[in-house]
Amino acid sequence: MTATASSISTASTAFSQHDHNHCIKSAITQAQNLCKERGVRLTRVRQRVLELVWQSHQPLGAYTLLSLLAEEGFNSAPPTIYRALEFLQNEGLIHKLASVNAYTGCTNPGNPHEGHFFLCLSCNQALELDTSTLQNSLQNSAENHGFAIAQQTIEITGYCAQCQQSA
Amino acid sequence: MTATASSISTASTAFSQHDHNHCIKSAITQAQNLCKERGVRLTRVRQRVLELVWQSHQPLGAYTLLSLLAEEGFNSAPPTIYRALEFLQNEGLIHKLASVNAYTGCTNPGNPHEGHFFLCLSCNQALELDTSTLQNSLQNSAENHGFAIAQQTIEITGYCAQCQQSA
DNA sequence: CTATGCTATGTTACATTATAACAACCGCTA
DNA sequence: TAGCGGTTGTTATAATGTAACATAGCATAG
Repeated sequence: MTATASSISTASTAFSQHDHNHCIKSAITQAQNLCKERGVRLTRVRQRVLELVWQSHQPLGAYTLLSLLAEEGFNSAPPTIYRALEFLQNEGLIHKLASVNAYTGCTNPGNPHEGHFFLCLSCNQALELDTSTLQNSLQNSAENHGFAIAQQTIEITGYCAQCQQSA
Repeated sequence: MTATASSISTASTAFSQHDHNHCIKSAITQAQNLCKERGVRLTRVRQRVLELVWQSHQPLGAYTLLSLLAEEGFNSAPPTIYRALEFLQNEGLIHKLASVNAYTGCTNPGNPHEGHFFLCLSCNQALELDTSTLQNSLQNSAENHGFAIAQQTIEITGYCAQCQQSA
């Protein structure tokens, strides 16, 4: 639960010590509420995939998730996982990290937004940012070009503070 | 050759009318010079792939490039294209667009940098930006988190000015 | 000029990631 | 309880990317 005083709000956690069970529970509860509000069904597979994605802040690939599902007796053909992932993405509950072909839980699903991430090459954790500054300068740049933004893929790889110390 | 007065320098062209032959020639000449300076070999396949990538500002997939090569009598097994692409990426001559699994020519290869792109969902063209503002706010954000940036994937999809008018 | 070693390419096989297409099921409600 | 829409099962295949080893080309020291 440690919260930095930084202006960057939602996701100060991934790289620091925190009660991760809280992350999971909160994510599931939010998902259940959002789905109820929207009249869409958070079925057993879908919820389980969401939980699995949230097992850590390390993004997981589709086939990793699929084999985890399989271990639990779920159907293990690819469409199973891709359908669940598609649903969760559509509902804004997870983000896909295109640069690593992996999926991670969205830290602020109630508030539709694009994911901006720091990905640590050492511990493989993903930190979702919510940097309005970045957003603004992107928006400015887009306006200069008359470009209408639809979707953003911002994935910054590097090394988190912890891993830099360890090394 | 139309150049806007925008502060965003290198790539005002992709979405506007321009002499694209100039783009290609200039890209190849720069590539040849850089490779010579660095003592690396811009072989026939490699140069041809670079030319193909530069045929337009529309990023091309590996297998598309491969089949273009094949038409010209080059070897057509996957490693051929992936090796060429890897070489060109290492030399900073092209960028990979992870969100669409495609490759596009780098507009400023002499000056090592990360690619920041606007991708039009309608005409599929890619505009490479050089926005130092964006860079700064990313850098700030990284410093706040003690994060050491290694590589950046910034791909903004949406609609370019031209396509918005057409629609 | 030729032996040697490094880089590049050829070739086969395979791994990983993702989707198409159609059938079966399930839960709701008219 | 029939029918409908959404979800899941199932099979097959597409699209993207690598491993591993053999061969060829090029540069240069002897």
